Amino acid sequence: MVLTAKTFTTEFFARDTSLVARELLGQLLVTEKDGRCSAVIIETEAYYGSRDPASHAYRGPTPRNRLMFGKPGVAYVYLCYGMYNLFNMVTQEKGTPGAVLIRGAFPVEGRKVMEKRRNTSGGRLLLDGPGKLTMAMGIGLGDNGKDLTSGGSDIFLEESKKFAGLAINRTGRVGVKVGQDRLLRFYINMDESI
DNA sequence: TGAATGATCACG
DNA sequence: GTGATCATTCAT
Repeated sequence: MVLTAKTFTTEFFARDTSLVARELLGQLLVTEKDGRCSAVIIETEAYYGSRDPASHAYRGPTPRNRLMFGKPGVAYVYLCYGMYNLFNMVTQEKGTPGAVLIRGAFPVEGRKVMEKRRNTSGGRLLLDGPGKLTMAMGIGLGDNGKDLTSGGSDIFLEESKKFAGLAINRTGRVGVKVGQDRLLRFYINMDESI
């Protein structure tokens, strides 16, 4: 039993989505499914609600997006393009929709398992996309709704200061046609830490 | 640049 | 019920 770092409480997620998206950069995402796999989060995107046309929550709650309106710190996983599972963490206070899409990470532990799941030996390209990341770490629709803060989940975060202090870059979000006026994609360049 | 691939949601 | 639309990835 691994304890979730006390940093990543419900209160951590119950804040502004962009702030959470930035603070997740450099932290360790862990899954314990077929052994322990972990990776440093290097790319995130923030999604809001009724003011954000690119968000699933833009038009109000639906069966799929209802978790975005619920308890912060919960996993929101959905099927994209009929093929790929995309992994989000719910943000903002309950009742206010928000989520952070985890778009990219750098592999740390469980590389062999992740390469097998992806059927590749991709090196640093193993987790460099939201669909690749879920595939490598074994995250699927069955994880939708899991509380990442409770400590009893097989998906959780661990605090890492290894890449603290890196500059946070921001751009428009990838793969969306609307809402490009807002720079809600955040990423760090780990090469700068060497 | 386009194919693969299937759930979702706005229609009415 | 129907059809356009995808928070993607990979091969051409």
